[in-house]
Parts: sequence; structure tokens; C-alpha cells
Amino acid sequence: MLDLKFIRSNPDIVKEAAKNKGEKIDIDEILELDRKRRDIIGEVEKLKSERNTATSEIARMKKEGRDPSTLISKMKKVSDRISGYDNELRDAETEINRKLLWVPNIPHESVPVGQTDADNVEIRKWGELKSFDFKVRPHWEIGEMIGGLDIPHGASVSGSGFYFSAGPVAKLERALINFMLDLHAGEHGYTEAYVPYLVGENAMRGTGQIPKLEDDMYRIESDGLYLIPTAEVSLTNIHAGEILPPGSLPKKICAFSPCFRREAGSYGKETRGIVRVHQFHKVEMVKIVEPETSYNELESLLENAERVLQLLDLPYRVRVLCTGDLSFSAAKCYDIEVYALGMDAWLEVSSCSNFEDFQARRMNLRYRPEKGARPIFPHTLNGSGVALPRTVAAILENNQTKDGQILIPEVLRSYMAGMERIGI
RNA sequence: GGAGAGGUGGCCGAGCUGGCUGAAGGCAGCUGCCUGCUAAGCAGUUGACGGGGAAACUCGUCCCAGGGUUCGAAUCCCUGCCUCUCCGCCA
Repeated sequence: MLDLKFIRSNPDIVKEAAKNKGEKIDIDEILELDRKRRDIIGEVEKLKSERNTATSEIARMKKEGRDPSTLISKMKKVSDRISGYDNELRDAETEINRKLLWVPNIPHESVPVGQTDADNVEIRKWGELKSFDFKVRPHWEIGEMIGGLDIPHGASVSGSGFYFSAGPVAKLERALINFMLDLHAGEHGYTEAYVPYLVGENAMRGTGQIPKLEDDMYRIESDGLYLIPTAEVSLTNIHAGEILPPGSLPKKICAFSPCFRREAGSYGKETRGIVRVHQFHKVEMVKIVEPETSYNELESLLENAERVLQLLDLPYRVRVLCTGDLSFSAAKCYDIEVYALGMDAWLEVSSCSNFEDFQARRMNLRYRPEKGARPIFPHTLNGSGVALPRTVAAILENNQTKDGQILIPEVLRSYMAGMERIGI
């Protein structure tokens, strides 16, 4: 959420930002409502002040044995007017807030202006793309061959977009999870956590999933809860509504969690295999930081995520998203895409974003920089570190051998009882 | 799931026979004084949000949340959420 005062004094910046993000927002309408709101406040507060004076006057009269009934009947009318204004005010504020929730964050100045994926800018590549002298297979074939991926049964149990991993691939997943958590919690300085997988509406609004992306979320109607699409939601909202004390930043937390996404409207694209599914596992990193440091923190967050792929020896590229591809809440975002040899495709396994104070403001998360200072909104960031299915797919495809085996990345072997390869 | 108790400021904790309570008292914090240092002591001070104002300042709102009663609610009524205790159930 943007600061209403900021919108009031910089309407053009906000309009430009929304346009570049491809969002249709009527800023003038919000400003008009804001004007109306402030007019009402002026009127109603005058009346309230009057009432407060009268109220103590009534108390005094009663104490002195005088008859306050004239004043009371006069105040009855004043109170009616107040509640009239209060209703108008509440309506205006509700309306403003409802609209504010649809205003996207402003892209950072370093973000390239553009519309689609094609306008994203590659900033680096890492690793060698392998080439084999045999016919490489996509991961779904490999998975089936080694008895590690069972997509048909996922569909029969839960519908399309769900799958079982089993045997060696299940072991590989578990090894990856442990490896990633050990890396981030051990070397990168994050506190490890387990988080709620079902969260309330406030949390979903706080990080910006709703209202805009509501259709992509699984909702448990009977309890008013949502299944998290990423651990970001639980982690970032952890201190929502609080004022963090001086010295408590930066906070760096990481967590493993399943992620649930309806992927509404994406049928037909990239649906083979396990690269686009409704439920997957991911290790997520979240940072809550002081505003001045957030862009440095973004770079180190990105490095933390890249390190995972480097240690796994998987080739990848990093792209900075253009304004049109940038998510609603983000001010800047890097995507990390791993190369999958069998599909000959770059698969997004991580998005590292700086939200500046957009999420903090939405969830009313504040921070007191020093004793006695006024609270400010901290900046929040998050990045996947990294998403599992696509990483598994990349390992299966890049590490396949001619005779149908998979070489296990060296860093994972100690997590798999020393196993060096899986397969026949 | 059943029965009871409760949710007050950074924390503890009064108020809850409606008005003078943004809220006693204590603790913690800050500022002076005092002191060889520390501790103790004395005095003062310490919330968030919004409106107006260049500013000093001023007005309004906030005692879990949302409604209601009233001239007026932390205090009365209703609904919801959460916490605690006991019982039941359960990985």
C-alpha cells in the first residue's frame, strides 16, 4: 500500500508507475475521496469538540444540582449530526482503503520499463550448458523411468497439477531441503522456522496476495483461511501490527514449506512434468530491514539464492524484471532461472524482491529506529532459496547419463547416505 | 467439542454502582539535582494515529475487534476473535 499523503502530493509518479506496471487505477478518484474525507473530518471534529465541552458542563451542572435538560436536548441534536458525519466518514475511509489496496507499488528507478517477459534484462549467467552425445530426456520421462515421479496417480488422487514423488526422487527432495536450510541457516545467517500453512485474510492482504491475486489462492471457506502460496506470507506477516524495538533489525528468517497455487488461467502453458503444479515445496528467505539498507540487502538475498544453484552446479541466469512483469507489490525483482537440459528451457526457481515499505504499510508493521524516535515502516524483502520441483527437474535433466542414471550433486551426497547416483 | 475465567499504556496492575481517567499505583526508560564511582534518594518527564498550522501549538480518535444503548462508555448490552483453567477427544 502506498502512503495516501504521498499519492496526494505525487499523483503523477503514482499514475506513471501504475501505467508502467500495466495496472488500470483511477488515482483521481482516490484523491477526490480524500478531499471529501478531509472536509468531513473538519466538520465532525468541530462538533465533537463542542460535545466534549458540553458533556463536562452537564456533569458539572448535575453535581451542582442545576437542571441540564436544555443542554442535553441540544446535544442530542449535535450527536445526531455527529453520527451522520461519522457514517459518511467511515464510508469514505472504507472506500479509500478498498481502492488503495489496488494501487500497485512503484518500481524502483533502476527497473527497466517494459511490458512483457521479453523486456526483462539478463544481468548474468553462471555455469556451463552441457551437451551430451545421446538423446537427452525431459524429467518426466526420467522420473518415470527411475520410479521417482508418479504424475498419473497425482492426477487420479487430486486432479491435474498434483504428483507423487517417490523413492530416489523423494530422497533427493529431502536432501535438497536439508541442504538449503543448512546453507541459509548456517552460512547465510537466517533464523530457521516452521510456519503456519493456513493463514487468515489479514495476512494474505498484508503481503499483497489479496485482493488482486485472490483467484490464484486456495481458500478454506468453512474457516476463512487461505493455504499459503509461499512461506513469504507467514514469515513476513509474523510481526504485523507491531512496532519493533530499536536494534531489532535486520531480521532474517528462512523456512521450508509447501506452497499451494491454483494457477488460474495458466492451463496449457508449461504443463508437462512438474514445472507448473498446484502444490510444491520451497525454502523461502525473508528479510525485514531498515529502509536505507534494503537495496544492499536485496543484492545479498540474491547472492544467497544463487549460491544454492552454484553449489548444486546447475547453470542459471539472473534477470531483472521489467516494470510490466514486476509483481503488484514489488519495487524491484530479480528472477533466477535454472537451465533444464532435457526441456531446453530456463525455469524460474527463485524471485528475489524488495517491497520497500509497501507490505509493511499494508500490515502496519513498524520499527522504531531509536529510543524515543517516531516509528517508521521498515522494508521487507523475500526470495526463494529455492523452489524444489523445478530444481529437481533440472538435476534430473542436467545430470542424466547415457545409461539412464542420475548423478547426484556432490553437496547432496552426504544427505543421501553417500549415494552417488540413482537409477537402474 | 463441553464448563468456567479473562483480554486495560513498553511490562505488571487498578478502575468496571457510566461524566473531572489517555487512563491511579508499581516497574522499566529518559532529563535534571545529589554523589569520589556504583547503588540509593529527590524533582520532572515518557504512547499511537488522524485533521489544521510555516512553527510554537491546537483539535479529534484509540482501554482486543466490530456493532448497540446514552447528552456522555475502559466502564452497560450484543457478536466475533484470542488467552488461561478443568473435562472430553486426538498425532
